[in-house]
Amino acid sequence: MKYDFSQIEKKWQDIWDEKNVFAATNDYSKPKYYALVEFPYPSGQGLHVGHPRSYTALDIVARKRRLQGYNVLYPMGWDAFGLPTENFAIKNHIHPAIVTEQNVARFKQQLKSLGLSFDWSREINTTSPEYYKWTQWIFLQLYKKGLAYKKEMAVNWCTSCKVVLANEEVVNGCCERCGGQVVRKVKSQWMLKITEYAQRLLDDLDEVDYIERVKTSQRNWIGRSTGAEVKFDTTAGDQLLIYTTRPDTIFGATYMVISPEHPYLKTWADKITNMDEVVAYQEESSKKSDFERTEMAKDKTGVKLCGVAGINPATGKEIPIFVSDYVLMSYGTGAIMAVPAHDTRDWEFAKKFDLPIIEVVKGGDVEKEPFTDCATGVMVNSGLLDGLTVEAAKVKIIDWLKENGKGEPKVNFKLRDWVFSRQRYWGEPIPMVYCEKCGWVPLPESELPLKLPDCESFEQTDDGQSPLSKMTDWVNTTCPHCGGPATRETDTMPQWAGSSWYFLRYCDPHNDKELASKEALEYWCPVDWYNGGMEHTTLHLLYSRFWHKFLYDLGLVPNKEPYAKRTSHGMILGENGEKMSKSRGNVVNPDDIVREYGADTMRLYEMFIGDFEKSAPWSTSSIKGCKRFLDRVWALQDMVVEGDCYSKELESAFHKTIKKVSEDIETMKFNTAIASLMSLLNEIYDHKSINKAELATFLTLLQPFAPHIAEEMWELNKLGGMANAAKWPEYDEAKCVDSTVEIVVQLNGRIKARIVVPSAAAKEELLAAAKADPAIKAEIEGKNIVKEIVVPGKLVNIVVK
RNA sequence: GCCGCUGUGGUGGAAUCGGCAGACACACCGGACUUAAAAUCCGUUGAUGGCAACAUCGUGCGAGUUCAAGUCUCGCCAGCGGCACCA
Repeated sequence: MKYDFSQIEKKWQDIWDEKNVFAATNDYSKPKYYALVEFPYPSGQGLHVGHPRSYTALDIVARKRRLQGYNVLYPMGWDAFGLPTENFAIKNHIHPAIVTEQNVARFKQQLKSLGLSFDWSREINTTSPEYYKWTQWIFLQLYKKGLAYKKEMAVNWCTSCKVVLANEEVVNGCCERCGGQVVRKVKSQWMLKITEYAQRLLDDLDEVDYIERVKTSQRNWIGRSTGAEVKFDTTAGDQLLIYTTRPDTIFGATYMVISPEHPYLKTWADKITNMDEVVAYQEESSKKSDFERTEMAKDKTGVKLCGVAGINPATGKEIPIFVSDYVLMSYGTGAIMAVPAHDTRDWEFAKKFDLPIIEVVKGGDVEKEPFTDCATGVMVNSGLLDGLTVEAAKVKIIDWLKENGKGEPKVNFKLRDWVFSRQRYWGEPIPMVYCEKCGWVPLPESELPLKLPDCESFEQTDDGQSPLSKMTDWVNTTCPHCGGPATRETDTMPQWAGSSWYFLRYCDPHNDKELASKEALEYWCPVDWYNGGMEHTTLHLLYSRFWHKFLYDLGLVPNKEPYAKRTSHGMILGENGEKMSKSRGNVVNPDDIVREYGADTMRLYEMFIGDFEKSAPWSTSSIKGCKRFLDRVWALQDMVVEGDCYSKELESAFHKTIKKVSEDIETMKFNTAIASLMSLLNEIYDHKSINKAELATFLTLLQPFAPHIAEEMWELNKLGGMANAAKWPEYDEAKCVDSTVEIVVQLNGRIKARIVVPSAAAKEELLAAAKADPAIKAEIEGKNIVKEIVVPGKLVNIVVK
């Protein structure tokens, strides 16, 4: 009988569907397991071979948990708002909703062809009004708690997409999506105060089980630093507030720098005698994109303010103030004290502008290079700080500044507030109304969802307004507060909005009274295991943690953190080792693989390809090896015999394999789990027969990886019920060991003999057996034994002189 | 520059605690079957020397600790990813 994978796979996919076997039940008395993968953006290209790597991995976990008796939630949905769909719609004059529908249908069919055990009855779509009603609702709660606010600010403007981008969407000064140039532009934007949660987002990382590199990335992104804010008197009669992480070096501050956007430049306008020069510099730097500013990082520019100077509060000396774009308005206070002796950037600037460099921490040669080490130096030229270590000096100077009303300790974060407006059509409308009399007024919750109106064309206006702004019927409305004429917000939400809470909706996806019932959330939360791409670490993952904490504060969700465990898979590269892309011509289409080799082979191969966490190149010849393995599994049916317990010869092999596969799934070592199944198969072939009990165990272990073939063989061999409803096999630690074991005998660390001994042999017996070996006996005769090392089960090492 | 990760045969990759380096595959080569090819099955395969048993070398490079190092310590080199004038 031939292994006809296409017929078998179709058959079982239909049966699973019909019987709804993977639906999570609402029986809240059972132990639950919530496995989650990132829901895809349904692009026009269809499924990428990278998607199934993550989906199959957690499908394996989900299937194993079901066999272990858990009520498993493994859901899937569509993160369908976003630019590519909108751009496609503009180009082809099709409504984005139709494009989305088509793409979703294709994705769904592709996912189903892989036999993934998703609970399709809980499918969600971020673009459906029943869903985005609650995205909008959460926004209103954020607004009501003062966490959503409107702000005029310099934003990242993509010159090609004509759209505002979040910092996270700008890569090397270019638009993450189209690669177009990004410049700074002042616009009025909705912002979310993620910075209010910065400390908690940082602290609570200690409580979750995320892989270390995810934690590190988030910590770096949040970028907490401690230091002090210090007030410097100025000759203009006011005070300039600066932020520093090195208050200990204050005696070495020989000048100050403020950002070109600093408001004091306006305040001081009539006192600055070279204002023309300053204004020219401001204009020059405003024209620079972030990219250019970074490009020119090596070459410092700036203008000295004539007519205004600062006074160093520690030394009482007058020091010049410069304006330079190496100081950013968006971090700290937009002003710094410059200590060229102990800061690389200040040192470069001082060298260029010929400013004094005063050493205040001993340990380097500050004329040659800045000395930035905090651990070894001792304070000098620093009055009351002299002789102290850097750490002690920090404490002392902050106390001194506090006592004299000159400064305060201060914590700063690199994390910025989240720019939440997009001048685009295909996103959730922001449920806010502007009234001349009342200002911004939130839409009453009863009017949600605020639906996206139908539109003829989806292009932005030339000045970068959302296409919605052209729809006057929709824009013009009445103020919910005073009833007077008002206009709707025409910006929409960014793509990250819908994905910031989607995992909650899966718990209760059809609820039209609340985003999910309390009961459902209490049962299913938190997500037990969430797998996804590293590229989402500082975007989606951080945003969703933020929203979750906010909902927790409102008492809507039961846990502080949304995900108990987060892992990340490596990328699948093209056969040539490069990233898969159309332009490189190395894209592999999963449909072709499923057609040619079958879904089971595809799943198995993607798990066998290498270390799950590392990237790995696609290999067409390796996939054939996985197909060969399944062919050999299928052929087991020719050697089935009766038997209801493991045969003596295979018993320990089975126990070892159960142990290995069980453990490896938990630690994401899917490749070695499969390798151990291959080894077991080889042993069965050597043994030339397999009984029914053994076959049942083998198929149950295989089922998470290759579910279709497992179901079919389960049925053909009448093993009872269905493979997906079997019980996960157990192993006995005592039976994992063979009765005898070969150990190595070394002489001075060199292998001289191998002896076979009972695995239970004691140290003394091992040593005696080793010494009795003829080769060893001859070698040690007449020599002085210095040391004897015995490691049971592994080796004996005899050191002689 | 900073942070993180990685470096093992021709290839993808294995190797709980420091204890037989190269599991499991792929590819190659040889053999069986076949008129032939594909498929399948069996076998060899880290390098060097040797008819052989065997010996020597071998986990990016250089030191060190140890009876024993892919694994630990120190110092380098290379590659990948992220952040980047964050005071």
